[in-house]
Amino acid sequence: MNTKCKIINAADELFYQQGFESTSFGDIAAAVGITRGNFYHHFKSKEAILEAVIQHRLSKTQKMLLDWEAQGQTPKERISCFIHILIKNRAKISLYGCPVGSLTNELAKLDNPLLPQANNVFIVFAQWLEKQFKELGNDKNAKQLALHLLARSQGVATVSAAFRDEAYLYQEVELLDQWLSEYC
Amino acid sequence: MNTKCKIINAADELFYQQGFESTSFGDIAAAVGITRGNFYHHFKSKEAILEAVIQHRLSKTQKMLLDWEAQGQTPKERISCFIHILIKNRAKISLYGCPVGSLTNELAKLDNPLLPQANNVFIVFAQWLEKQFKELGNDKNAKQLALHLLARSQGVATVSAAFRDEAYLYQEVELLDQWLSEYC
DNA sequence: ACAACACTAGGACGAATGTCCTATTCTTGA
DNA sequence: TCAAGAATAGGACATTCGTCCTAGTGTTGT
Repeated sequence: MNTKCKIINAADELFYQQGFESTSFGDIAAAVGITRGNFYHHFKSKEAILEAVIQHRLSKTQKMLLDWEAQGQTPKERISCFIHILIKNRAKISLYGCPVGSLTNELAKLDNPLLPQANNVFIVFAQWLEKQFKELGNDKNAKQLALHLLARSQGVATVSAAFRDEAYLYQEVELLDQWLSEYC
Repeated sequence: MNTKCKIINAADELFYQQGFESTSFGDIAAAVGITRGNFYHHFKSKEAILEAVIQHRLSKTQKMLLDWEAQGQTPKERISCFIHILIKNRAKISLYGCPVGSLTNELAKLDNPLLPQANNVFIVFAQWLEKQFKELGNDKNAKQLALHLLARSQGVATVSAAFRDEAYLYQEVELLDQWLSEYC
């Protein structure tokens, strides 16, 4: 794997677990195994890394959504895939929350100009969900349903991370499953 | 007002708007109008300020909940008070998210030992809500309903802060109102 | 074989930060 | 009135951070 690619992967993970601001070049360099000074050959600023990480997350997300579309036969099954990432990633979510939500929250507070780019990950999810809800026959309020589901999962991630409670996460996923059933 | 009190108030606001880590002693000192070096007469460390801020938020919350209990005649009206803080604080929430949720999120990532204390604000809300739901006759799943509502409001705060979108916030509050009506 | 270029190590830099110290001023109680 | 203690100003400190620079080492295409 490319060094640049290694850096992006390490930064991705560290930004998630420690937050953007509290992750230093030293942290990333140590994780990759290079010296801090050597960093500027690959990225000219910390914001440049953040931008690359966001881009990386964006493409990972898009790939995942395509997988779900290939996997789930019905729109309901596909939406269920979305809900159940909470379960799949429960260990990390109950420690660090949602990678997307916690990053946008931090960038919003820092008034970082890359906030809109970070939001694109949300938007990609939302548009994909909207499409699924439309296929379920909810033409009119598909977008609303999509954003609603997005918020619901954000709330679950936040609360389960605060209490470090995976059981609570399961409980809320069940409620989301019930909610989804109402639209089938 | 006491200087110590001024510091707590300024720190409270700055921690909310900028986050705990990115708020420096200098920021707080400038907001209060004292010099940075003078800080250690009032607080011996940054964590000490954080602890005081959390304590301050806790007592503010408890006071607010008592007010709601005096204000709202029925449990439903009281729970409605909780839902509608989202509206009341919409301007700040759509910029900085929820003060409680964003702090716990940050502390969770920093693995800060004060995370449990910060969670107490959540717990106070949850127990109060649980009490209201019990009065509504939901003895069995009152706690679940409380945590569910907590998570829902967290999700709304996160998403509306990401998109800086107050209209979305209104939309979700309406859904919450509908949800509440089902339990009356 | 050699020039051009990518990559790396190592460290210098200024700025900012949390922490701590001392000297001075203000307040208060006996 | 005056001593004791609270409050403040101002700065020293070690450390860390993002940034930048230089010199060396690999790699590659011709």
